[in-house]
Amino acid sequence: MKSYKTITQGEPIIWRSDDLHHISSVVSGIASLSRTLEDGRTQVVGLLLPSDFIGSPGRETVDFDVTAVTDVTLCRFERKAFEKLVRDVPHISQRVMEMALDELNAAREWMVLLGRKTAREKIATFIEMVVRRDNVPVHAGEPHALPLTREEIANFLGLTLETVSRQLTSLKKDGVLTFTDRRKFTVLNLAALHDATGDDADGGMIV
Amino acid sequence: MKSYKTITQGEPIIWRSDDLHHISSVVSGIASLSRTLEDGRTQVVGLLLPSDFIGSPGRETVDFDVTAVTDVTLCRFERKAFEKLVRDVPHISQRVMEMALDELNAAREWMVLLGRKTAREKIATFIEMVVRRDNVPVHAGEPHALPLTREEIANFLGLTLETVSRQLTSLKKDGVLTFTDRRKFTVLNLAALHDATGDDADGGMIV
DNA sequence: CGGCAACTTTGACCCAGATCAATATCGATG
DNA sequence: CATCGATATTGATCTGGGTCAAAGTTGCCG
Repeated sequence: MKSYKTITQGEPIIWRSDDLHHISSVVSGIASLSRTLEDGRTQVVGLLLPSDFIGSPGRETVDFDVTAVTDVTLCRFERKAFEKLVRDVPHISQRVMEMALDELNAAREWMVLLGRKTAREKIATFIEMVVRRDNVPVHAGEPHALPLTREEIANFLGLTLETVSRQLTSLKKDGVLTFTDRRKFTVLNLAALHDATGDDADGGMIV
Repeated sequence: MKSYKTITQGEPIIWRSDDLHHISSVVSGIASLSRTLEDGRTQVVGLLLPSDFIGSPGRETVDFDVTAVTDVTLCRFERKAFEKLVRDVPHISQRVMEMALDELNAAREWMVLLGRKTAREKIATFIEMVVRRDNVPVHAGEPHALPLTREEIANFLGLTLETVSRQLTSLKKDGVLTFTDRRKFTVLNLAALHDATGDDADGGMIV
């Protein structure tokens, strides 16, 4: 009932509305959930990290495109079997419920970002999220990996890649962070980063 | 264990981070879930219609402000009791799971709107959603109620109230809809409305 | 190690939608 | 039914971020 599959970077995992014979969970790597309008405008609506699921019990399709951002390894379950498990083991639906509620909260936080934040606030919020998720023991100075291209970041933040590039340069110029490499950065001033997010002191944490 | 409460239009129901002693469901009226940044920018992240819940099992707070858009009647349950119900009756957590997954999908659709759609597309998508939800039997000509002010619509769509007003006037000028009253409209050309949403033919439905 | 393709940065210009500012309409109230 | 405050419309102007264009980087592969 369980099998593994690896998808290489940049390849589609599932297209919107594809029939789902399997429910998968991400074992390693990062995948994105996105929607593209007819004329090519794309919005990333979520990132799938290890332990996140693709597909949900009771749904025959995914309503978004799923793409491998890095190489991704999936652990796949047959959907029918998974659904039976959900029906039979009460603990499982409670767990899925918890996860869905967490993701719902995160999606709503992101709606605030997309609808009301400026480009600089968007970038700062994104960087803060990357830093928080990448919970390296507070070995300050340890650089963080930025697994997305500028274009992918833009599609996640509702910006263009040029604006992403300019805002990152601006944060660099303001001494908030440095890049070791185009995909590796260190935050130099965490307080300034947080100030730039537009969120208030403690609330507004996006898990 | 069950009690009722009515909140009048415009009044707050719960502030973000308030302790939740109750979980409520909307019996009648419409409430909004929103977040306001320090400088007053507000984003509505969801509307609560009859049968929707305020608060979730396993959470002691709501992460958004809940406000009565119209007069709202709530049916309140004690949270502890509700949580016990979720633990004991497996069917319940499955139901909550389903609802959370539906709302998650709707939230993600809205992220596409907020991040990538133009003002006209946003308005058209919003109107289409109001029409679809308000499933009056296809008595064409029956006007639909628009329960939100221009400002509330703006805060839902990530626009300003002036832009909302201008785009509605523009749709009116293009013969897509008419207003009987500032809060009542009729769609004259459903196909044109859909074309204006930017969504493709069938997919992209927001429930 | 040279050449190409993918990605990124930077610059110049433009425009959709924000902002600022009147004016108009509506509904409630004495 | 005149007044007033809340809500809407409309106009004029401004600007953040988009668009278009041209170099820089980087890394891969023959």
